[in-house]
Amino acid sequence: MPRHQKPTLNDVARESGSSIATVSRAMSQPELVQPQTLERIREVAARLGYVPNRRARALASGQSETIGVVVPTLNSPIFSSTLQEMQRSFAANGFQLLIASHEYDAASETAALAQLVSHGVDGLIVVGAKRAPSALAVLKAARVPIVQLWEGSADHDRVTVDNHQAGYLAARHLVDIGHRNIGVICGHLLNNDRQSARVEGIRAALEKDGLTLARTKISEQPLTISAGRAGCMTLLQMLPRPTAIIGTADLLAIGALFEAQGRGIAVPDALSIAGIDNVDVAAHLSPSLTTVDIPAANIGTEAAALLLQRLRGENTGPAARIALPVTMVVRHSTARAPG
Amino acid sequence: MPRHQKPTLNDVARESGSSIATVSRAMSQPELVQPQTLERIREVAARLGYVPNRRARALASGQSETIGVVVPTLNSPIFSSTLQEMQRSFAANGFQLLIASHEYDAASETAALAQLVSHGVDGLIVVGAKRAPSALAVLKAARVPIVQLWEGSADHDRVTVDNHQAGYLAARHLVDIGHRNIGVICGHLLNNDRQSARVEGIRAALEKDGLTLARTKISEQPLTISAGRAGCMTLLQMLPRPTAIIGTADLLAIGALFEAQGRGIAVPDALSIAGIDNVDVAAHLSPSLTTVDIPAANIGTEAAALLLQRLRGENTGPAARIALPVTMVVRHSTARAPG
DNA sequence: GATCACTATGAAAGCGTTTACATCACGGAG
DNA sequence: CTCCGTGATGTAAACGCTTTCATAGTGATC
Repeated sequence: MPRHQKPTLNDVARESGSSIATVSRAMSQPELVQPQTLERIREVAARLGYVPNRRARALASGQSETIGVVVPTLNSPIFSSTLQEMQRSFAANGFQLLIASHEYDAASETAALAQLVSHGVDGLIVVGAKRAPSALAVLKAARVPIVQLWEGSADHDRVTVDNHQAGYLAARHLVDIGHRNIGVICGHLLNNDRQSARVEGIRAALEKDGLTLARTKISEQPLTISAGRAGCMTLLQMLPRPTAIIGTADLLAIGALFEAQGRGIAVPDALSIAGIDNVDVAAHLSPSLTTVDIPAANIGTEAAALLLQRLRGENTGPAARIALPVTMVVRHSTARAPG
Repeated sequence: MPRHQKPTLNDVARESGSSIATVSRAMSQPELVQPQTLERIREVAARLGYVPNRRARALASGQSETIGVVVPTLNSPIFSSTLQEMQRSFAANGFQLLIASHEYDAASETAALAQLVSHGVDGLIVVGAKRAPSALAVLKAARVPIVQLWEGSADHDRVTVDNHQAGYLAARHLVDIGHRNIGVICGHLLNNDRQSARVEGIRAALEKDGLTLARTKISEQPLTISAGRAGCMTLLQMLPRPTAIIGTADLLAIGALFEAQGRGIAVPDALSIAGIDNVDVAAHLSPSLTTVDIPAANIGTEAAALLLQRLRGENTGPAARIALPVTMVVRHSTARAPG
C-alpha cells in the first residue's frame, strides 16, 4: 500500500486494529489506554512514521501550541536576546513561536497582530502598551492571554523594565559628577514608549536639580551606531557645547563615542558619554561604556513563565506584573565635568 | 444574539442570506462572486467582526501560510539581520514565520524541525547542510520546499555564501602583506559547517604559499566577544607569537582586538587582526576592523524569494542555487608584518 | 424555440483531529 | 444470581473552512 501521503490517525487505527479514538488517546492521553494496546499502537505508529497533524489537532481542540510574538525589530541586540530566551523557554514546554516584526510602523503592527490572532495562537507577547486603537481592538478580540514587555498597562500580565528609572539613573549619575549641560540622543519617540520613558526619566532627573532639558538638546535618531554618530555631531555643534551626552540606547551612545573620538574629543575628559541597555560590547570598548543595565534575557524568561502559567490555568487571578530592576553600571566613558 | 464566540463563516452566511460556500468564496476568491452579493457579505462580515480562522483554512486547503525557520541562535548579529529581512519579505506576501533556534545542539535541531513539520508549515528554511541523519529524515518526510542558507547540498534550493572563500580572502590578505605566522580564533567546528569552511579556506590560502595551519594555532571558542578575548590571550602566549590573528566571526575578532589593546599590543603595528562578517560595529572601531563582508540581509531576501517562487509553483525545476559574493573589506586593523 | 456555453450559487463531502457519549466486559456487592 | 460501578474501547459529531459537483438562471446561436 505505497500511498505517498503522510499517514494519519486513520491509517494507524486500521493497521493496529484499534479505533481511531483509541489511537488518538494513545497519542495524547496514554494513561487511558491499556498498556498492551498502547504498545501495539505505538509500534504501528513508529513503523508508519506517523506524526500527528497539529493543524487538525488545533482545529479540533482549540489549542495550537503556538505563541505569537510581535517585536519592533529582530536585529536589535536587546530584542534578540529577549527572543532567544523566550524561544528557549517555550520550546522546552512544547510551544512554537510565531514571530513578527513591524519596524516601528503602527499599521504593520496591527496587521501582524491580526494575522497572528487569525492563525489561532494560544497566547500573545507584545512589546509596549501604547498602540493604535485598531491594534487594541484586535488584541481585545483575540481572547487569548497576553503578556506585555517593557511597558505595560494594568489590564494584562506584564514584564516591565523601568525605562523612566533607567533614564533617571543615567542623568542622575552625570549630574552627580557635575554636568550641567547634557545632550540626549534618543530613538524616534513616536510609537515607542520605551524611548519616551527614558527621555522623560532624564528630564525628571535634571529638573530635580533645577536644570531643564531643552528640545534642542535632544536629537532623535534611528537606533543604529551610525545614527548615534550623526546625533553626536549635531549636539557637538551647539554652543555652549554639552559636557555630557546620554544615548538612550547603547547603540546610540556607542556611535556618539566613536564620533567624539574621531573628532579628537577626549572621552571622558572633555566629554562624558553614557548609554542605556548594557549590550555585550559596551564593557569592552575603550573607554568602556557607562550604561544602565537592562536585563533583556530575563525579560524573555519571565514573560514565558508568566504566559505558561496562564495557559496552564495556574494563574487565573488579576493581571500580574513583574518589574525587573535596572542598575547603573559606571565604567570609564563618564567623568567629572571639566572646569 | 450575543454569543461570545468568534463569528464563523456560518454566522456570516446566515446573517447575509448566502450560503457558506459563497461567503467562503467572497473571502478568498472575490472575483467569483457577484459584486452585489460580495458587498452584502463584506458588510455583514465587517459588522460581525469576522476574521477567517486560519487553522481551519489550513486544514481544509492544505496550506498554512506559515514558513518554518530554524537557526542556530536568534541573538547573533548575522542571523538576526537575515531573519529581519526574511520576515519582511514573507510578511509582505502574507506568510508568517515560525522561528526556532537550537543553539548548535543537534538534538534540539531535530526536535525543532519535527515540531515545525508537524505544525504543517508550507516551507522550511534551515541553516547549513550537514545535520544528523534523524533530522535529514524529518526533512525528507516533510514534503515541503526547503531552502538552505549559507551552506547547501545539491538536493535543495539554497542561498550560499562562500565561507571557504571568505576564510581564503582573509588569510590571503594577511599573507600578501607579509604575515607568516597567523593564529585563528574560530567557533566550535562540530555541527557548524560555516565555521569549518572558513577555517578550511584559511588553511587553503596558507598552504598555497607553503605555510601550514597548525592545530595549536587554532583556538575554538563560543561566538562571543569575551570568547574572542580568551582566544586571543591563548594565541598570544605562543612562541613565536603570531603576527596576525583571524577571527572567523567578527565578534571573535573584535574580542581579540580589545584584548590586544588591553595588553598594550599595538594593532595593527604589532599585531594584525582580521574578521569575517562585517557587522555594523566593525567599521566604527578604532582601528576599524579589516573583515570580509557577508551579505547577511541579502541572504534573507534571496531565501524568501526562492521559497516564494516554489510555493507559487513558478519554479518546478531542479534545485536552484544563489551564490552571494563575499568581499574583502580592508580597513585599519591589519598592516604589513613587522620586521 | 431548442441547444449550448457560461456564470453565480448552493449542497455536501472532506481535511485529521478531539471528545462527548454509548457500549461492553468484568468483578464485587448485595 | 442480579445489579451496578468501572475501565477500556468504539461511534460519531463536531472544529471552521475549502472545494467538487450539481443546479439554476441568462443570453447567444442556429
